Amino acid sequence: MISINDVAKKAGVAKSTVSKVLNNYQLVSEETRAKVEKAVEELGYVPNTLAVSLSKKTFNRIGLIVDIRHNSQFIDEIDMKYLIGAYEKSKEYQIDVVTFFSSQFDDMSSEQLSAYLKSQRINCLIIYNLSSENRNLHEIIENKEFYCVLVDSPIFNEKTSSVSIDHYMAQYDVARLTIEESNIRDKILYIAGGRGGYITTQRLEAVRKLQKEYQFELIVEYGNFNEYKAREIVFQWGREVNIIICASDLMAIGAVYALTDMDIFRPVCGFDGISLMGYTKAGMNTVKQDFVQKSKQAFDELKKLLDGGKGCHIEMPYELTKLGYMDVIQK
Amino acid sequence: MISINDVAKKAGVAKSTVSKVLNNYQLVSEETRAKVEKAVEELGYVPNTLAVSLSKKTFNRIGLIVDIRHNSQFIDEIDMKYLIGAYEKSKEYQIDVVTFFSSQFDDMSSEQLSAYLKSQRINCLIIYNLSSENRNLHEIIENKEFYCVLVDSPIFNEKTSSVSIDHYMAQYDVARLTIEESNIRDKILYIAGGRGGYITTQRLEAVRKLQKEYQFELIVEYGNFNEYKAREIVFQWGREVNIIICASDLMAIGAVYALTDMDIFRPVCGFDGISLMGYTKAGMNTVKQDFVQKSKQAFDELKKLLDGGKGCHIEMPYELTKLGYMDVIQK
DNA sequence: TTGTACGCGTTATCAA
DNA sequence: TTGATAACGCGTACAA
Repeated sequence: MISINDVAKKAGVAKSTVSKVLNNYQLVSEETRAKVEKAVEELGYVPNTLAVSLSKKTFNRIGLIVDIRHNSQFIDEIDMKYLIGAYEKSKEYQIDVVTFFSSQFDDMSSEQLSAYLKSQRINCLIIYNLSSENRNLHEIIENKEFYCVLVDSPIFNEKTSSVSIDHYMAQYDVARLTIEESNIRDKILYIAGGRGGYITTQRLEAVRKLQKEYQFELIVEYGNFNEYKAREIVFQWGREVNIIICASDLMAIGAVYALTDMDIFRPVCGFDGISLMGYTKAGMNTVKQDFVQKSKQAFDELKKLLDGGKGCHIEMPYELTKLGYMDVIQK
Repeated sequence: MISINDVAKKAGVAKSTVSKVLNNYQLVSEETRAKVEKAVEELGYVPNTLAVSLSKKTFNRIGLIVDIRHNSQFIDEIDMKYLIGAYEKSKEYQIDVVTFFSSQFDDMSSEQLSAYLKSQRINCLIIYNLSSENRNLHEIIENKEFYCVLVDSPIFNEKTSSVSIDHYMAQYDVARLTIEESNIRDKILYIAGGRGGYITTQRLEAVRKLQKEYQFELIVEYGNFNEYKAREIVFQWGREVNIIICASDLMAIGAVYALTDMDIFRPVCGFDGISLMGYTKAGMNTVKQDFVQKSKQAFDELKKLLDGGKGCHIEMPYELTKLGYMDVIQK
């Protein structure tokens, strides 16, 4: 294990000098800098990141908190893209990241969780899809002990930023498009997400606005982002309604497959733009967002907070689309 | 940030005593143990894992190396399951894990990579789907500087174990079943994985054995686990052959969709048992493996190595199945 | 411009 | 049975 001492010895300088060279201090002569760099090169020295975080006054380690408790395997795609975006940025900024699955924290109080994170020298969090059930994480955000960026949860304060698309407008746009494309629109079924979720509330508002504008009868059911539940809801209401609007692609797919089994057709629209859409040759309208980019943006916002910026809300773009098979397979 | 010093102060003992209590040393009186445990409880103290690894002579930190360069989004499901299995075990064993995407290492020599990992205090690796192109990782395995477990690559030595299903038998079984189910079998197309890959070689051998047994004409093309490539291969050969055997579900799905576009039918079989299979109402034969379990097993093997065991090969079970929609959606 | 000495939080050794 | 003290590898005032 090559340490800074080995480099110092080889270069014939003090280890503090090596440290200065490595951290780009100004007051170092070209000569010693060259000596040190040569020694680093020859020994293949890489600083021990653990010791660095331990020693530094201002350490930065980021915890990525991913929620995989959604009720389908296909949420994997989204979470994986979040991780990929964050890891790319972590490499760019040279900041350590640690991944957590939020279910790990289920049986912890906010104090326990806070202590646990601090024990790992984590001072920042990027939280994806924070659910309103996660009381401990909410308390941590409120206590402002960590720099946080929330992806898809509209909370921000001095030390917390949020990154998300405009869920209200996106839901409005895609639902409106689908309604406009249909001739019959007396009675519409909206399959919402999870009761009490931030996103769910915003999206529901949008549908209610449409209801006022178009004067249709609106049935709201909570599918809990679960494809199976959406399927059951459609079995219950499918025949009665003209259009089905879903708060996620997965539920939309559940709806379409249920309709097929019922041997009836109803226009359906989804939300997210996941690849799976391309395989269900349904040609539904959906809202496409770039999850990798959103995660990268979240990382950038975290960097801003670390550099002294104040928490804010960042809005990401979205796009209405229909995903076909050729759109989702990659060369 | 509550440290061992705070606990020591509160309990009225030396910090070394606290450390002894925490690490279950024998020579500690019940009285002081109780005092210390009380203080730990009250302060919500959690040891700083970084300092622990830094201080300990025998540190254990595990690097999970996931390969996401496969050519589809749907490989996400498999990788995510690998991660979930590993994280669960890491919690059980209380061993730190760090996730890497293998593309991070592309431009590193094995020396650089080794130094980098060591700089992070990583001494173990679980490598998923090691590709034969990753020369640097291969060298690291050969050098035996790290404890390694390979998932789905048949390499093992004193410090390296491998965990995988029997790819030869599995490919043989699923292909044979598909051939048996078909009346016409003069000419069969095998869409293999990546040229030079371990798995690819094993699976190809199995198909060649079948060729001898059933005396059919065999066309072998390399689809590189890429759905799009498989699609093109089917456009080229689909009409000429009676049956199409694919080395992955994804390529099988690409094949089936291509056949649909060509407006012809051919029996197709896949490999992996991914959820996506359920959405393509094709009802193909495939080999189903439990990725979460495989990853957990890999972690167990790593633990054995750490406890002084020798590297070995572990075979995991598999199952022939046809995945339908209701099989893959979760309540 | 360079080097000395101390601290970060922990474990391990050895003396008490 | 307990407590000082030296590591672990690094950053950083402060002194030289």
